[in-house]
Amino acid sequence: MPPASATFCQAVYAVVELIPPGKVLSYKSVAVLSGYPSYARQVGQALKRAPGGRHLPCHRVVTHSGRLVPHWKEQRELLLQEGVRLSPQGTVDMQQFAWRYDDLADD
DNA sequence: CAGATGACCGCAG
DNA sequence: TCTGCGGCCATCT
Repeated sequence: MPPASATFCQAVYAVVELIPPGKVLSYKSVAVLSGYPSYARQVGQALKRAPGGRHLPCHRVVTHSGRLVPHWKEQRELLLQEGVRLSPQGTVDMQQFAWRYDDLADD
């Protein structure tokens, strides 16, 4: 298991795994919630390097603009299965689908 | 050690 | 909306 600081990876994976269905998070948010505010880039790297045999809904992680991850095809389908409504252009409505603790009260 | 790369972010033009 | 530029930080060459 290569670098990427196992500690950091675990923090990221933990956050990503607890994202509720129908919700998404930006790399930045995941980085912050993981305890590494400026590690947005490393989050991307960590997810890319993430083991496939692991239960990791990385498709719920999008860019800050709500744009789906580049170089990735099935993410759109996966999100649709979760119940996330995408804009005609294939972008996520962050104002509604961005996960925040406020949603926990309603959920 | 130095330079390039990337599933990023934010601000201009 | 897209492009360019700087900043960010681990990984690769």
